[in-house]
Amino acid sequence: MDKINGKYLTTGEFAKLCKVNKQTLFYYDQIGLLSPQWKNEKGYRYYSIHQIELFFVIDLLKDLGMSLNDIQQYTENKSPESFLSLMHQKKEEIVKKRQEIEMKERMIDAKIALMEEASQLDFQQITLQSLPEATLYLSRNIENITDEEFVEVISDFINELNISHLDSGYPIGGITKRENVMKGEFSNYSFLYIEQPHPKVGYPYFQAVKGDFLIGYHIGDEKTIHKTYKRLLSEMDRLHLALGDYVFEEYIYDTVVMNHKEQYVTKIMIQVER
Amino acid sequence: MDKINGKYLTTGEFAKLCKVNKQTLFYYDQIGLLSPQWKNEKGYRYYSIHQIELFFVIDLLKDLGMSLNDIQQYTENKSPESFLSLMHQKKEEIVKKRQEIEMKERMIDAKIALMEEASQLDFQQITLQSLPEATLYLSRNIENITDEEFVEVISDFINELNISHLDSGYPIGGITKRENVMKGEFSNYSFLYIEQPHPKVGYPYFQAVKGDFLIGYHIGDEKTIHKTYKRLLSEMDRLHLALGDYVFEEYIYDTVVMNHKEQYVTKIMIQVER
DNA sequence: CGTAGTGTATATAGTTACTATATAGTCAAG
DNA sequence: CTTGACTATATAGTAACTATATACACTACG
Repeated sequence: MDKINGKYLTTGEFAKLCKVNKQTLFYYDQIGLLSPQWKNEKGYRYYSIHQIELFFVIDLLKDLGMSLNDIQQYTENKSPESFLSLMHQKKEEIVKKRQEIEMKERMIDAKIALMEEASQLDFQQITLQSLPEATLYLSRNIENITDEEFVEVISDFINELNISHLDSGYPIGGITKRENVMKGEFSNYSFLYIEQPHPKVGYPYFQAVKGDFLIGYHIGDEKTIHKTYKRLLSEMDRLHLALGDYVFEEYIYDTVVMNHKEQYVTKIMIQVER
Repeated sequence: MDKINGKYLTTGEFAKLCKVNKQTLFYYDQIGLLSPQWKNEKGYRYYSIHQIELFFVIDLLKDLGMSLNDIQQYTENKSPESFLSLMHQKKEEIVKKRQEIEMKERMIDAKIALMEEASQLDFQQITLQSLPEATLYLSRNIENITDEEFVEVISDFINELNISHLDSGYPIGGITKRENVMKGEFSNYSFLYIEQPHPKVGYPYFQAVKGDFLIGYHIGDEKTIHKTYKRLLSEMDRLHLALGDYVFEEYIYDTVVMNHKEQYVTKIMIQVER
């Protein structure tokens, strides 16, 4: 007790204990958030060792995104009841925060997986592959819509992904129907999609991408993608394959990793039947 | 394709899609972090819909605590390789961050449990209770040390808790040995301790607090705690109980929830033998 | 065709929570 | 009695916005 109450800490000592800059404590004193137990006649600050507990709580609340002003509102009028209700509120917030961080972690995992996969690829090669089933989350139908409507759809889609926490970090792709591909309308997508490697229950998904696919890569601006489609379709003919129901198109390298459009890479997956 | 590349977004539209203030995009353009695909002769900004992906990555990196300046370093010289190594680095960081948040969540849980428990207590009552085993993390021995040494010990102890992530949110208490209690040196603690409700393996713990305890509460400044000890010891006599090996002392209400020292509450747990 | 209303732009100042710097007073040790 | 390490205040600077003021542009309606 003597020990606990007998010794007061100077600003420097207390700052070291709190692991903050001395100036920060001056500042907290100035705004009245955390003032030393007493000041001597020369203005020297002396903190009680117990005040570390209050500092820790302030630091916790700050970490949880509370402004110093709001924290002060609390400290000015503290009580066990108000502290409890504050903690209850912060518990809710931290659960949300944890979930957000978990999602971001999964996003990073996805980006890593995608980039490592991409680094193994030969973009010149056209290959015939059998793809396993995948769960896709789809936008509403976007066939034959105007530019303005398209922007609205993609906005809505992105909003949905945000609200429902469905942004898996995988690229947003486009699905084109057989009939539109036949007509040469390669980019008249019917749906936007995003793959869900860990599908959350309770949302309508599209179970897809199972079967044989002719896979090729378009390098450069999307404006010239028809050339790559031509190349793929003639390869399809050469292999005596018939066009399946859907074509899936997604960016491999885009504005995130490349500086120029000529370097962008789009993956084209044409569903085929032998 | 026509749809994707045909329509450009104004600053307002793009800001809405990104869920940020328009000014933020001006600012990003100004610092060269994210500039629109093109500007017209009047200076109007036009963003491509693809740029949202880059914005999302910027936002992710920002969320992970990267400064705009550092993010710019990356965007100025991007490549699939540098993006991959950036993601690897951020993965490590986010794991740490998640663990920190999980710890803070447990701290909040502890504070809630403590406060709810405290609200049920009658601080006037002295009770005899049988306490279950608990795991405590101890400081080094602090018997008969000076004020200066005490400050050093508590600093070291707090540092240890920080480094080893052992701050459970439970209060730091003091253990007094029987012999010192007998001498009336009620606050000549032998150890500081903090309870570990979910003990992490690999640290030396003290398995304690099992058996019968006479529990009472001291209201007010610690300077007058001897009065409460006297009261407890005489109650011990009245019940024909013998003093056990240790006394545990911890704050229930302190500077975190109370404004004045007179309102502080200390819990005193005297180990007894029938 | 004019004007109201909404949009765009730039420039500048303000915000939060520090952090750095300059200047001066205090204290304890040799 | 001076040196070095501390304390204090005051002021300016920082990052990443945010708000405000002012001016120009575009579109839609009467």
